[in-house]
Amino acid sequence: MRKELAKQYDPKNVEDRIYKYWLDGKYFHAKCDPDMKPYTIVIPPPNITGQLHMGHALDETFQDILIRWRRMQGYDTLWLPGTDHASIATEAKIVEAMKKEGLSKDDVGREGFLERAWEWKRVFGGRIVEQLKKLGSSCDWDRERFTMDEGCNKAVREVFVNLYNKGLIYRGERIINWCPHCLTSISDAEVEYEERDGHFWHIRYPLADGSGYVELATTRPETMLGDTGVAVHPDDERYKDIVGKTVILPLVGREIPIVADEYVEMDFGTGVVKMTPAHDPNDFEVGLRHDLEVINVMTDDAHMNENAGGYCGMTTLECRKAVVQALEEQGYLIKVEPLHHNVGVCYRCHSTVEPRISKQWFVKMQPLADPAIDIVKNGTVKFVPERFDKTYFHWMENIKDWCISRQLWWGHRIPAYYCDTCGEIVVSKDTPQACPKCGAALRQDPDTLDTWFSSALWPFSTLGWPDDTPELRHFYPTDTLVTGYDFIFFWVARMIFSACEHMGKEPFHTVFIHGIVRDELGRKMSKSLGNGIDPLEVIDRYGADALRFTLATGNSPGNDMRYSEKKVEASRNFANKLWNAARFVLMNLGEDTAPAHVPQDLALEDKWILSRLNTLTREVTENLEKFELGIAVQKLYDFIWDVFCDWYIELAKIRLQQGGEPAKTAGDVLVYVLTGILKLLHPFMPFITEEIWQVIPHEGETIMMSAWPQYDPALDYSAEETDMERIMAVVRAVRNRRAEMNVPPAKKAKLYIATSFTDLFSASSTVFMKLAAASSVEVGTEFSPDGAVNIVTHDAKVYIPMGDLVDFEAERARLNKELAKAEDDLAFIGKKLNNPAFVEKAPAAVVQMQRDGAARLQDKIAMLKESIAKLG
RNA sequence: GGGAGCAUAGCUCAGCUGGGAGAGCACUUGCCUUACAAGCAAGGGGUCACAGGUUCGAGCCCUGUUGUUCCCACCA
Repeated sequence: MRKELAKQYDPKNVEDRIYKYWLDGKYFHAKCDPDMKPYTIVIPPPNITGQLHMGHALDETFQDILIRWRRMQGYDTLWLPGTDHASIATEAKIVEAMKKEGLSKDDVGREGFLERAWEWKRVFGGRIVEQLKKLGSSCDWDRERFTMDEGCNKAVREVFVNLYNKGLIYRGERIINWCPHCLTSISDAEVEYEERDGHFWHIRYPLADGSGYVELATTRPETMLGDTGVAVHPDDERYKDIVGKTVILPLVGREIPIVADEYVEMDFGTGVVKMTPAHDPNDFEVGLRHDLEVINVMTDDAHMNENAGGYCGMTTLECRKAVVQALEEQGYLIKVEPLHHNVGVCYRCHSTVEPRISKQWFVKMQPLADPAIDIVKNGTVKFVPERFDKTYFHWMENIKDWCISRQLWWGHRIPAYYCDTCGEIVVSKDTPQACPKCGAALRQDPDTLDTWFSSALWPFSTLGWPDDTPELRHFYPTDTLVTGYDFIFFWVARMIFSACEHMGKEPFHTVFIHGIVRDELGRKMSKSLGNGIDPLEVIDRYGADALRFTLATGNSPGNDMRYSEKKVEASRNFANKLWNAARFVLMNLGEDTAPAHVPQDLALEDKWILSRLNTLTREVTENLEKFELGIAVQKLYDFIWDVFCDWYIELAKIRLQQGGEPAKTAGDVLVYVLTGILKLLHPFMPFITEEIWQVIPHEGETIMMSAWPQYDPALDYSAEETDMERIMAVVRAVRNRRAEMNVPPAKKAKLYIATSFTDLFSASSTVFMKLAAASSVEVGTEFSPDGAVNIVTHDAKVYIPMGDLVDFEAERARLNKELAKAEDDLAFIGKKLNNPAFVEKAPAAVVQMQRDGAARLQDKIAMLKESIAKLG
């Protein structure tokens, strides 16, 4: 007895069991065999704080599709998994958790804090990994990595020291973005801009010589406490005379110069700008040019410092109110305008960032950017879809130095050591024992590195670099990087320049970019909106295969997609359809049926389906090669549902009911085609395909290690495909007529088929009896039955005697309508064929296709005319 | 201010190098035809945003317009 399959597919009974089977079989494990061709993907490491969301599900699904496909093609595939320590996000969570215990970072100290952080990683780092497994991800879990594990740490120190020694990492005082909530600097890429309502305060600054005042406006009045100058445009006639004079800074009383700088826009506001070099990047630049003083008036946590005089200790907001009030009282405030403007906010906590001067570590970008631009320009690294290379170039070409130091504890500590005695700075991979100059004790820089500093090394640090490992030699460069367009700057760009610099080679050949998954209304899924869909819940209700299929369907590279439960339902239904097709095949097999093979004595429909499957195999493979996953999945859906289930299985029933050799042949073809379908579909729906494959005749332990189907020229039966289409056209036409006339399916009727393809149609009479409700079929070259419904296809005239049901007037009208349509169509084609330019310039195949079409239409028109004539 | 995407059936979206427009869902009609009602058969529904252009031929290529979404820049 073969295993009985349930009437409905239940993923819950299947997925965990199958996944365990794969793990036990070690099928995900890359062999690292130098004789095999490698195919490598490194996972975009999810944050250890994270929970699986739809974005991950989409990303992992694409990667798993590619990996499973290449594995079946015989590549030594490595999908390297891992997680990211996510310094800011994780540190924030731990701080939050400690707060509930009434503890602060200072209370527990650096060591204590890091202990908690590692404990957090131990508990929650594994959570997302387990969630990835629910999707069916075939990662090589034996090679799982973490951005702060020993190897990554070694790579980070190596890179830092290399770049420092080359002068590409430096420490300096620059304007950086300070997040007053996270209490750390953040990079330019980590600043987002939000539209906020604000005010534009117009203030007057009196000239020191008492000859008047200048009017200027600001959105951040509290920063005036740090003003060290006022700027106008050098060409501005209005202010020519006052350049070089000084003004008295209101409230503070400081005398500050008026300078001329081209940075100022004459047409905006009053054309006068206050200069606060310590708190604005542009003012800082202007300050450098004009040697303006830099006065920092804020503390790290968005309070005013001692330089703010009487405002010291206030928050920036409190200070703003107080400053405005004082300006008003003292007559300096001219007016207040409402202003809608962009405000920079922290990408993690959305606090308003305070630009301020600070001593930080930076990566000098220009020398690194140039080779990174070249490697994409010359095609070594390709973006799919191509348009994203523009985004990439624009960013790379306008890049500023990268602030990499963070005032956080959770992360890679900067390998720089200071001697407080002699001022020496030592940057070293290994911890130095004492100052090499004076022998005094050294103090390590307390800061850690930007999370993205370690992620940037991911494609090679995970393969063992800086050591020369077999993995690095075999799997590097990796092949495909799959990620969303929102990570191009944070991650992709940085991996590319890092790889160019440290490996002298591209990190991957292709960057496959996808969009984001939105909710049903097209909104971004977010915690604050509460519109996120939990993929695990979807898997629980519909199965991982259904979710994966949904995410792969109707999705074109780089485009966003909307999630809707209707789509998942459709995918679930599709899985069930396949399941039932498999049940049918299974019910009709003998005990001794051999694994997939093409039998002898093929029937017309066998050759047709084999030929169609052959084409499908070629097309799906081509689509995958071009990353057209959505197109591939659509073709599989159409083939399985329409071609295989709705037509072939129905056709096969005829011979299966006959029994004997014909039944055996049909059974063999069913197994062959089903096996082919399962293999082609396996990368998309791994669980159900494995489950079915295991119960039908097969060779090997698992479908995931079976050979990917290949196009076989011997199975190209294009003539039979055409013949089968002739038969199918008649079946469709008969069904159509019967439905229009409301003839119940149970009421069978005789079919008279007049055709020049008498042999073909005679041989297919059982098909018409099975699929076109024919009680019997008579095939000839001509018939003249009375009281019959007339049907005309391109290849045949069909008469169905329906006696009283036939309305001759209606028949005539319908046939005339069809005739008119056919004549219109012929005229359309005729116009083309009569156009010498078309015949001359269009490709021969296209012209021939039109000629064939015209010939068939002429046949049809002739037959229609005959039928009409017979009606009298 | 610069750049990009999108605009195709009622809805959500495909449409690969140009050769007479497709799917899913929804809708209408008829069917429990023993693989599947999560199903079967049949059907209705589109000026491919608009205006030009290239071409024998344009949903697809070019130019412009409108609407919409996003990214970058940040004029205080």
